[in-house]
Amino acid sequence: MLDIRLLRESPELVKQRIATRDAALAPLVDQILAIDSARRAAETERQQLQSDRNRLSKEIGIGRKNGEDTSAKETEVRGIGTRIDEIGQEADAADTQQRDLLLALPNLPHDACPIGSTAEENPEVRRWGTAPAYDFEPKDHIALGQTHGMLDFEAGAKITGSAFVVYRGPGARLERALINFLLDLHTTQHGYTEISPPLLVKPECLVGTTQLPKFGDQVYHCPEDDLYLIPTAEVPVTNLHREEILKNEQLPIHYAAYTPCFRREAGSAGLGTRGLIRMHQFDKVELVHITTPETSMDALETLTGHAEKVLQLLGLHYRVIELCTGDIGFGSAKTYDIEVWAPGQKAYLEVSSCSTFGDYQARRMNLRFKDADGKNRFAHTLNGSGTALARLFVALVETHQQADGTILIPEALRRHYGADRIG
RNA sequence: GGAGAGAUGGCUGAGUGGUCGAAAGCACAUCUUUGCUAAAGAUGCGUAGGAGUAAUCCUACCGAGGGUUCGAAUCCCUCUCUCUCCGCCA
Repeated sequence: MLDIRLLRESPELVKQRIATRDAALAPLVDQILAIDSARRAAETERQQLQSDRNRLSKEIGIGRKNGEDTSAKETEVRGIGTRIDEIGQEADAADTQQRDLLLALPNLPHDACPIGSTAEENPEVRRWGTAPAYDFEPKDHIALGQTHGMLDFEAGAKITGSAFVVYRGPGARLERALINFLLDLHTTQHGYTEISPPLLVKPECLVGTTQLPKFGDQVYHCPEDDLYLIPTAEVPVTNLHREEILKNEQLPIHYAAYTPCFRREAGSAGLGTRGLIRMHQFDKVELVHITTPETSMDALETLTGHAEKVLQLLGLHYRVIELCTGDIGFGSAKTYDIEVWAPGQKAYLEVSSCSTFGDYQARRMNLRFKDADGKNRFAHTLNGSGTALARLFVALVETHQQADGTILIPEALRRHYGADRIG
């Protein structure tokens, strides 16, 4: 969330910046400031009353020791106590209200984030490689999956529901090979520490990484235990250090985690899409950085590069786009999306979204570090997919399919897959 | 799931109703002195919030939330977590 002091000191700046996401958000700022001043007035009064009570109570204690009659003072303090309860309720209510509103206010886009209102205005930053040409009509991954017995959508629907898939045989093996390839790449070449977290988390973790309270309908919930299935490893991994004060020398932290991801995709337009493009459950290797404020923008470039390396090694054509202010995620200050070319789809598929959140998530989860001067400051958090698996699978089999129907396994992946082709 | 023990500041650990935000030790920071692979001494050293131009002052926090009381780290209730033992189990 945003720093209330920033709203107090520079309300116009905050309104301007937040309006680059959505003009309708600006009035929220004034609403929060009104509650903030009411809250502080009530808080000040409460503290004054508490101070009075403390003083009188001490006098009563001393008086009783000296055998004085303290009943008049006791009556007075009783009255103060009632007043404290009343004003305290006001103060607490305003505090809760203020917090709720702050949690509903998205992050300010970074100055470096291009201004725009829709995805059409996202500038393309760079391309790597070119879309491959074929002297035959390339099949899509659904057909390839059928040919090689790799993907069983009917079985997924049967045992769970639509938008769930069963990988089998070479498909399951390829998925596993990709997971190992990604983790090995990031841990041995890019210096990440591998994490294998729980897949169920407490609600406060989702508040920390901004899925709650606003986007609760997108995550699977187990009400009996009040636990949520993670929509991304970002949630458990970033929250590893919630409510902590890290030592300066611990930063930067680099974590890589493979997990399945569970998303309800409520109201999602693309859910009807055939194939692996949008599933309720998919695998992903996630990269998380925790940095100092001074280094987070550089870290975003590094992180994006690490995700790009995956596609380069697998020989997949891709482009990097930069999300504009109207299209970045709720907590993001700046985001790059990496889109891989899928010949069977004749489309670019988003396989990675790399964002810096500035201190926005850190404030929500109270994640701080002690700087060189011994001051506690909020850390900066970043994350990016490195990469999402289902769509990587799609791009891989569609790109490397051969005229004879076999699928060539890229050189870099052969060690993990254990063969040089499927079929 | 059952039984028991526990949860206090960065760590260890006192504190069973009043002047306790909390002794002491360790760690850490600065300074002083003696000197040399260190020692001794002095001072400082939690977090959050509020008032004030500021110096500074005030409030809250002893796992969390309620309650009793003029007053709670301390008494009562509920919950969470940790440890030990038993049961069950991949």
